[in-house]
Amino acid sequence: MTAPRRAVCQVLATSHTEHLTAADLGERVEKVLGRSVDPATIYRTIDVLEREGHVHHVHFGHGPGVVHMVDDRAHHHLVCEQCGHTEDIPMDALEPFLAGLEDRFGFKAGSTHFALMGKCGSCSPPA
Amino acid sequence: MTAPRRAVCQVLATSHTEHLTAADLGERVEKVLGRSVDPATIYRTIDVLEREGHVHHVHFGHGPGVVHMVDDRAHHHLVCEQCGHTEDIPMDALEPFLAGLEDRFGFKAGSTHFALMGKCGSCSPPA
DNA sequence: CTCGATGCAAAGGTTTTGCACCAGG
DNA sequence: CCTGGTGCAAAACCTTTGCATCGAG
Repeated sequence: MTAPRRAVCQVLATSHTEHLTAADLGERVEKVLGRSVDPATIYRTIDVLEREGHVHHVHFGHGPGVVHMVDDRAHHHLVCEQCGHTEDIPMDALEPFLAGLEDRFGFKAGSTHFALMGKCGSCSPPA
Repeated sequence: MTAPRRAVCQVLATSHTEHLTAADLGERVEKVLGRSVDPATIYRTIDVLEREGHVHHVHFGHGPGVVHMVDDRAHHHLVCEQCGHTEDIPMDALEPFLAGLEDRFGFKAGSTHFALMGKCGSCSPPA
């Protein structure tokens, strides 16, 4: 309802598929708002949005956490260890696999995105 | 070659399937060695072992990183968000899935373990 | 006016780094 | 002896929290 929050929401809304760190968010919010916003405010806003189910907050690899909007289509991620490119896996590529896991292990995958590290097509050796 | 390193290796060797944080490692090393070892040494040792491909160092969720030995049999992980239980997925449950990813996206999964967050059988609602 | 969001600052936890010292080979 | 591992301490990094203030409704 206040300006900083609106700015955070706006930034998130205009970056559907991107995965932003808190720092990225701060940077963009500053651009949108014309003034800097305290990290604490960023984190608090993320926290609220996450609690209300509007964004996801995950950790890829060792770096800082990343955030992005929850859209209608659930998806997970392929993260290239080499170039850093993140590709979305559409849910239909996952469903048979996840169904198998539930069958065999009784394990229900959460809505939380997961990241599979590896090498993307452009980086994996052609051999 | 020095005592602290040997101790770290020994602890790791006797905890095949476990996933230890650096703090856990430190604790166990202290037990084995009879004296405390500086965290810096733990991290430096992990770093060396990781670089040489003997251990994996991953982050599950938001907490501290965990470490474990690389054994012959690659496997990935199902982490229960509720009880914290970590279950290994044998590779054969993954292969068809990973092969599909490579087919469709040219993506080669790395040896790095991945963790799928969700609910294990005991925690997921029976409904 | 009242409640909650903000900024600032400080703390928390994990991991890294600098540096002098010590020990292994 | 000489290289490199070690401990200690401090810093870096991301994130959280306390507190007083400011702004929205």
